[in-house]
Amino acid sequence: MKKDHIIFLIGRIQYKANRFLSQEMKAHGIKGLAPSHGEILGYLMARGPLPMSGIGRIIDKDKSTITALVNKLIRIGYVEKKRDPADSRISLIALTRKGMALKPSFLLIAQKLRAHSYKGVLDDERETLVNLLDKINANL
Amino acid sequence: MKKDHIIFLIGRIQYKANRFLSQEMKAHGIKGLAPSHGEILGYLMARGPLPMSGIGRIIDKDKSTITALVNKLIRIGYVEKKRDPADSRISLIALTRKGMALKPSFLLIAQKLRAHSYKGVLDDERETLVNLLDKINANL
DNA sequence: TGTTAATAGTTTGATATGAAACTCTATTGC
DNA sequence: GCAATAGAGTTTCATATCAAACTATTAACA
Repeated sequence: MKKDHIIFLIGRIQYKANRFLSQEMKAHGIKGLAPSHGEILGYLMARGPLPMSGIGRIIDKDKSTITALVNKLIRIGYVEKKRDPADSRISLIALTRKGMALKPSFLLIAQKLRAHSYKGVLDDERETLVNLLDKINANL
Repeated sequence: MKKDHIIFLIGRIQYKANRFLSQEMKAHGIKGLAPSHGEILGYLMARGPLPMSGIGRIIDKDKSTITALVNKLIRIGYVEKKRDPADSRISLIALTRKGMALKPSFLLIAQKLRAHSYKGVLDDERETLVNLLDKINANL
């Protein structure tokens, strides 16, 4: 029976991780943001400007959701939208100066989440875990 | 870097599992239900009547969310609410006949999800996976 | 080259979700 | 016994999310 509970466990972990991230962002003075917003900002920090479709592909949410999320980030001032000169259907989303300023906090928060969740988990166990999750992710 | 992506992977897997469950429920003629509703029904099938607070504890959602979810299940007719005679603060939620009739479909769907997601994963790997996820879940 | 199909985003409407304030009941401490 | 506190649910409000229909632009192809 026990090994049937992976999906259940995964749901719980995600829920708790989200709660953790929300709390930490708030503690760093980043308020009013959901984890999805953080995820978008994180990817922009790592990869530079991205089109809406690219963001959607990465965070795996409906494109209308991306529109809403990015609009909020624009409203707050963390992000700006530019027309792609080569293809005017495309909007490129880029961090503003205010958005870039969040990077140090984000790195700290990500590190803290990792430290918490992996407490007592060995390096090769993490490796195993990622490989198994990768396989399941590919199966679905 | 790769082993830092567990939370990311978990999010994707949960998203896909939810999509899978929604599709399967629809295919079985169970329409208009979100995975959370299915989760509640599944627990009622397994454990019998539960108080709202118990449901909340199991599926780890806010009590106001539980109220909304259960109300919908009542409206559709899968579930009914009874006062606990011993403690009138408590509402006991129980499956109706119509709700119980869903059980065979639910078992099939759960089995299909497991078969899909675990394709190519050995039994002892599943064991390992659950143990590691358990640890992370406890850490958070 | 002009029509059709594909792609990028947005809008609209519905729903799940959470937070905070509130009601009602039970329990606890004096 | 009675006041204060805790517990179970609900209501209200705000927001993330998805699906479907829509607009606008580019690509395909005949």
